[in-house]
Amino acid sequence: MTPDEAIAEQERLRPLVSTRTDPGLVVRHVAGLDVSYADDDRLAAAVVVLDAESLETVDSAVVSGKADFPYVPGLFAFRELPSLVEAMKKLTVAPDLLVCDGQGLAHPRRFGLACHLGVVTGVPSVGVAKTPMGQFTMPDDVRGAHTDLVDDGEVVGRTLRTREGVKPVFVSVGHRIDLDRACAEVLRLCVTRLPETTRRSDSLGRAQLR
DNA sequence: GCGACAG
DNA sequence: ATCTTGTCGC
Repeated sequence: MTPDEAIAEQERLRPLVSTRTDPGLVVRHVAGLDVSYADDDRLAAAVVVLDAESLETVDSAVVSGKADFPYVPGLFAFRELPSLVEAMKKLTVAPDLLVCDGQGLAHPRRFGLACHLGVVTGVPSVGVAKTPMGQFTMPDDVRGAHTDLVDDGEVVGRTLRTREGVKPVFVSVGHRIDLDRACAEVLRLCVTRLPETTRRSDSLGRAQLR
């Protein structure tokens, strides 16, 4: 897979993204996905499913793999998606929403990791990134405060203060969910700056690396 | 040509 | 992503 082929793949799948939330969507089980890297090209893809209400872990899976695609901004999904999909296949509990570590529509071609994973699995998804991909004004320092994330003149996501006194996170729609709902779901997963889904999948992944 | 550029 | 304990501040 060359970078050009990867870009063509994104443009081919992009039209399949939906920004609509199914009227009857009930998010009971939320999955967090993340990939950790070793010094060489070894990696560990982890997915943890939480009960959205109690935030208790109800299922998890992790797979070891090799990074066969370099990290290229804009093509991030081609590095992590294969292993993440493998990890998801090992789950026993089917998640109602995927919380990805990275961007969704806040991407140069409007098809970040969250969109890609959502389209490939068909499961609603949202991207939560730690660094922005676009312009924004800082939201108030109050949990829940938010501002638009703009790129090339269009709103591609939202900054979200998940906790007072910390930098905001950057939320963007992945697939089959609207921005308001995406932010609401992310906020209820946050006890500290990052969603519990992200924190737990992150620790599971790096533990697997040892 | 130069700077930016998720993890 | 990764290198990493204690420490400053609310």
